[in-house]
Formats: sequence, C-alpha cells, structure tokens
Amino acid sequence: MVESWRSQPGSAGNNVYSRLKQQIVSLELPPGTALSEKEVSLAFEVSRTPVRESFVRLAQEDLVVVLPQRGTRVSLIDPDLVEEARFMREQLEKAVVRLACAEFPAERLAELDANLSAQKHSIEKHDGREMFELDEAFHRILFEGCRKQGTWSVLQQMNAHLNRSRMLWLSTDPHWGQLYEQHREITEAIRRQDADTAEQVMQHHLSLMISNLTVLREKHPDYFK
Amino acid sequence: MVESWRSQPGSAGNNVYSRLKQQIVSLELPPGTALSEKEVSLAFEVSRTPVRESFVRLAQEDLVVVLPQRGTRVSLIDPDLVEEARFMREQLEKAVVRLACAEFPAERLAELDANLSAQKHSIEKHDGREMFELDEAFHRILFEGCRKQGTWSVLQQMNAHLNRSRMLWLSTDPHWGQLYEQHREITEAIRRQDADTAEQVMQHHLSLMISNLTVLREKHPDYFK
DNA sequence: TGTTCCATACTACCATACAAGTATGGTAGT
DNA sequence: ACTACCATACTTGTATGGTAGTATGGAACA
Repeated sequence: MVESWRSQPGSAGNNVYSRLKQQIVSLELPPGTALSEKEVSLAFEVSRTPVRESFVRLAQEDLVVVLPQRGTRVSLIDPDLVEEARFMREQLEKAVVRLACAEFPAERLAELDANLSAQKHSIEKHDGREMFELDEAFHRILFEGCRKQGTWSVLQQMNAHLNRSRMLWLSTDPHWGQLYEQHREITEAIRRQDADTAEQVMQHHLSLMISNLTVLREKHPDYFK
Repeated sequence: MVESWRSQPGSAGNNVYSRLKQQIVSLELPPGTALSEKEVSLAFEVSRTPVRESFVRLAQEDLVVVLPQRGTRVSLIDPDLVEEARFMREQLEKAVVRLACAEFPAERLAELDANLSAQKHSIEKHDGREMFELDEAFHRILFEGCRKQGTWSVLQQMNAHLNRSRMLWLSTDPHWGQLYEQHREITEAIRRQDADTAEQVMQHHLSLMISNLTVLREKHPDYFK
C-alpha cells in the first residue's frame, strides 16, 4: 500500500474508522447522511473491506445505523441517549472528583493548571473548537489522575452523542467564561481537598452541558430522532 | 446459505459475534486462548469475513487482543478493569436505585417480584448459573424501570470483565443467600420509596461483587494480566 | 389519470484470493 | 557445538467477485 493520502501509523481500517468518527462527531457528516461502503471506499482510496470494518465499529457505538441490504446512514441524535450521557457523566464525575480531592498526583494537578491557562487563551481568541477540546482534556485528566482511564474511555462511547449536540450548541452560546470559571473552582477545590465543594460545582457544571436541547431541536429538526 | 448449524434470525456475523462473546464471558474460552480467523471460520462453518468482523467488535470491547500479523487471543482479565467496572456499577446503580425510589413503574416492580421468587427457586436448586443470570436480570430491570437502558448497555461493556471474574468466583463461594436477601431489601425499599436505605443496601451489595480478587488470582494466575 | 408490474440499479453480506508480516525449524557454514 | 541464514507455514490485512434483498422509475394496462 502506498499510503498516498496519509502516513498514519495504524492500519487502513483504523484510519478510516477514526477519520469517519471524527467527521461524524464534528457534524462534518451530519446526522442522517447516507453512507455506502463503495462510496466511502472510493473517497478514502481503500477497498470496501476496511470501510466495512469501520461501519461495524461505528454501528456498535450507535454512530451509524446499518439497514441490511438497504444502506448505512449516520445515526440521528437521540435525545434520550444525550440525557443518559449527561446522567452518566454526572454520576461518574461527581464520584471521580471526590476521589481526586482525597488523592491526586501533583503532576496531574500541574496538567490541570496548564490546561486552565490554555483555556483562558482560547477564550480570548474566541476559538470555540479549541476550547471544546481543552474542556474534554480537562475532564479526561481528572479521570486519569484517579486511575479511571477505562471508565473514561467507556464513557466516551455515550459521550459521542452528547458531544454532537454540544457541537450544535457551539454555534450559539457556549458561555465558555462560566465553564472556565467552574473548571478553575474545581481545580482549586481539589488542591485544598474540599470534596463537598468540588462535587457541588461539578454537578452544576455538568448540568450546563445539555441546557436547552429543545432549542437545538427546533433549529435542526432533521438532525434528531 | 444453508444455515446448517443454526437458524438464528440475525446475520452470520452477528451469530458468530454473540456465540464467541458468550463463550468468552462464560470462560468456555479461557483468557489467553489463541484464536485465529481461519480456525474459527472452520469451526463455525462460515468464511473469514464474518469472523473477522466479530474479532473487530470483540477487540473494541477488550475481550480479545489482536496482534497484527501474529494472532488473536482471548484477553487476560485485567484487575484494574474489574475494579473500574465495580466502581462504575457502584456509582451508577446507587444513582439509579435512588431514581427508582422516586418513581418506578408498577409493572417493573412486579417483574422484580417475579425475579425474586425465581432467584429463590434457583438457590434451592443450587443452580449457580441460573442464579447468575437472574442476578443480571434483576439489575437490568432496575435500569430499564428508570429509563436508563442505554446506560445499562454501555455499562455491560465494562461489566463483561467483571463477569469473567465472577464466573471464576462461581465455583467457590457465591453466598447467593446473602445476595438474594439484599435484592429483596432493595425491592422493598423501592416499594416504600426509601431512597437512603436503598442506596445503602445497594452499595453494600455491590461491594460484595468483587471481594477477594487476589484469591482468584492465586488460583488461576494464568488468567490474569 | 391512476395502478400494477417489472427491469434496473443500487445496497449490505459473504466467500475467496492475494499480500505482507512473523514465528519456527532445519540446514549449511564456521 | 554453535551461529547465521533461509524455506516454510503460519498469522492478520486488503482487494474483489458474486449473491440476495431492496428501492425506484418507467412502461403496460385498467
């Protein structure tokens, strides 16, 4: 294989999978978009086999739906799944931030500080996309610092649905300032091992992640189930 | 296709996947077992393609590890993942049982009662395998009654690792009696909407699920990472 | 005008051939 | 006896042809 389009280290199948997933979560491929093994294989210049593997993996995460002998399409955003994702994050992150207040590696705390200042810069640059990624990274660092990487990675499966709706939200009013402030408060609570405050702020923080789903739904009715 | 070995409704790929997964979680295929696309395709009388799809899906759940150009084997039980699975269940089930105390459909409550009496019969018959399945069903009903099916199904991915170690535990000392009693207490707490008791019992209940992992590890050192 | 039927062009699904990397055992050379 | 090398038999990764089910548009007919 010539690797013309990309010199990614992984196999072609893995590359197709991660590229497709990225495009789906970023809404570059909007919900409802019809895909097909042949079409994608031509676009990515690989055979149908790795494309098919990607579809299988994406279907397992409910990011695409495969209708046998009919076609494959990017799944519509399921508001129930979005709410469940928020629910899972609320429960798990409250517990994790409590753990973090009991014990958290100094180097991870430093990562949080670095992340916070990066967030500040992103907000000043009004770079929503970058802020989005820093927000994700912030929470991932929390899980990793509590040695809950596996939990985080399973959570990501649900989170993909939440993130698609957050992506829509990105174009309206993300109040990044408020979210940044909460990130800062959480970090400080961890530093002084104040579990009750940390949990309380985290709960409020996560309650803001979904906010007005109905508004988004009215704006993009064809994106939702 | 002749469907000689099975008249399952789903596609060949789905059948291979579910059969393999069942065999892995039940330890019929012990951790570390070498698989190969060819070998499995011969055993299941299908081509390599659906087998390969199954491997991809199982690899995504960390139930098999694929070493490119070298082979595929059933993953070893990762104690960290087992503990994380228990952690996830603890956090999520505590929250769910609280929701159940606030609101729970009468028909689901009836399912819990039916499940409880079935558990009683299984214990009298000393049928550990059936009790295991009823235990799973009990908790699933809780999630479904709170409309958290998606949460349950994502949780299952982590739970597969926990279940493999519970499967080992099955041959030693499951104290099903105590677990049954706790199931009963949880059901009663839901019936009288006593959230604090329900959460407390649930927490204790789930803490028993892992118990002495070190003992299992000494007994089957080759099954663990 | 409206309805039924059918050819056609899709789709995912499966089987199979080939490519490329890896482990292994035997053999030749030292 | 020991080492380096290589043929061989594995493995997974990729490409491709064929099969069966489904949607669709147009023609024949009422």
